[in-house]
Amino acid sequence: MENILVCLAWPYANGDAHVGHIAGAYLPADIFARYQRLTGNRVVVVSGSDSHGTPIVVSAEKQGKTPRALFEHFHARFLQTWIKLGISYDLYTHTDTENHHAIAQQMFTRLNDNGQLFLAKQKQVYSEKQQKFLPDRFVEGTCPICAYDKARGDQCDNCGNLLEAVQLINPRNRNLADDVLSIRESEHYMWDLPQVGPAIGEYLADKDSYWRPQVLNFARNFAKDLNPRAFTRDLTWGIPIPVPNSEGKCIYVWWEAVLGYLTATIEWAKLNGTPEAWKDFWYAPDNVKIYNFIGKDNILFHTVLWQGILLGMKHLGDEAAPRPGDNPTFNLPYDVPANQYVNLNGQKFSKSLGVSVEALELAEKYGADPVRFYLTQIMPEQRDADWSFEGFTQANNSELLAKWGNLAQRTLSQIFKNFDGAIPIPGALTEADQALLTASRAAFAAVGESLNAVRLREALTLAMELAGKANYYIDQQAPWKIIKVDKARAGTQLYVAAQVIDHLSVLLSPFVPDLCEAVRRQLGYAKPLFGRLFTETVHERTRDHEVLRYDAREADGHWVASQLAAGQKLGGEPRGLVTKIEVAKELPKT
RNA sequence: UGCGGGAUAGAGCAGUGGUAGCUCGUCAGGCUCAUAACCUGAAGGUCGUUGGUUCGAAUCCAACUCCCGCGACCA
Repeated sequence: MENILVCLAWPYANGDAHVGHIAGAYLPADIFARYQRLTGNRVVVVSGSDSHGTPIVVSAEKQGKTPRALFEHFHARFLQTWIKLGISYDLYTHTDTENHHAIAQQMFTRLNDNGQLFLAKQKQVYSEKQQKFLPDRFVEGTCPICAYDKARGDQCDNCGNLLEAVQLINPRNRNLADDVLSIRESEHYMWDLPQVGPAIGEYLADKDSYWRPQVLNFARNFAKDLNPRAFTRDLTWGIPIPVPNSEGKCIYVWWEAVLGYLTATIEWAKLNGTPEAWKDFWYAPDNVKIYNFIGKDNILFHTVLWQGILLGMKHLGDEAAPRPGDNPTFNLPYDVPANQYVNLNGQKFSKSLGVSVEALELAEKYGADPVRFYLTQIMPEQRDADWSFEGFTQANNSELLAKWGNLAQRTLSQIFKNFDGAIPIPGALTEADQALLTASRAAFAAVGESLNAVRLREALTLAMELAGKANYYIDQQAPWKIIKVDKARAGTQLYVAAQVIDHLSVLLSPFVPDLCEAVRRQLGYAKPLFGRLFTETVHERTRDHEVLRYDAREADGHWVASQLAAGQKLGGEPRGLVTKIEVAKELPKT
């Protein structure tokens, strides 16, 4: 048994999740996690909402809300989305918990104590009207290189040169026309990233055999030339640094957001009543694999910088330190299977341009499985993919329904009508029977291998191939004909088909869990393959927060070719499980 | 401009030296248990362009074209 920690990107609680997010990170992680659970590994899936940072403050101001009210709104929407789509988190929390704040402050202290941080004065553009330092992006002015008058504080779109906001001539506030800007000095903690550079290089050195090349190349390239990076920010909405007389200085949002993987595992352990259990993932020397599922925009942070933080901290102190026998330092991610993007009509998803397909809305309208199925088919594992409602309809009607749904329906309804609603008792098996059963058993190894290597599209294709073989078998055997002359033989044929359906209900379950659970109920199974998601309010000293958790007590799924019991009663009259989509058209814009 | 990824039948993809494959769609046929679902067959590609290496290249090398992303305080 292995301990598998599945870490998902922390969505920024500033808007709803769209299908690009789902296909990019959440769905692949869930498919992978469900598979690992079925194999009997101990799996923990953690993530949460990223709740700090300037964009949330700006949005909140616009809507006349507090930042907390704003992110809590989107956090609640995320929880609904995950439940609706069946993204099975063991813990989905957020970054504004006391637990996260305390550990983030520990991170600061650890890095500082380990000599990773140093103080430096930085010149920054200050807004006199808003009484705060402006993010570089919010500053606009004349480019000192090409004289373009709408250069941004980080880059000039005209000449492409990278800039610093303080270099701009006649700087102005993009969001406040009559603002008065000045240049002020601010003292910040810098992270001396080059210190951990060699260790990061070593970490990346042995990943060739299983990391995706685009991820590895990108990371190595970046790791070659590391510079110190600011560790603190002047923020009003963030985690204050634990240093006296440093009001307004917060930990730069990115650093504490990635730390969420660790803090959420710790919170998970606490909620489970096993407060040390997180160390089995982060410190244990053997049988551990940490996976980070992200989109390609996050590669840098999850392949280089997050590792740098873990290396720089070494471990947490006091009761959070490694146990005897543990590694003296944090375990680093085993794999970072980053996906490319899903686009819509070739365009990047963009809320402001109205280019978006909201995941929650879609799942509410069509159910989770059609969405999961199609998104797996187009999953951008190698390159950008394109979402289309036409493709979605086709995938649902021509493959999910026609191949898998119909296979179960045609087989089980024949059994129900002609064999008293119970799995027939098979007679001697023919060569054709054996051949199909052999292929069916072999699929567990083949599909499992692809899933284990996070080649999910390939895994789905392999599983669906078996459904095709089963349909072919039924066509060739024609039990509806045979039954008129030899009922026992027809019973054997239907038994073989039902046996393959039983196998498929496991093979396909990581991808389309609801449908597979329903097929298994029709086959007469009482226990579900997977556990159940539920929300819970966690009480801390000063504030509560809503989390999503996973209850695995009822789960009885196993990644093995089980033997279907002859005589097992079906769960009632079979009825179609996949709904045909007549007209899938664009959802109304919200 | 720099770095990374990509360009293979109408669509989506697989294929890292040896006669171009898969799924969907299209067309034709078969079957009728099944949600007009299932099965079979066919049509459809000079593998982005140009040049090179090789007996032989989608596959290796070079140059070029186009698309996507990243380029640090933006999460």
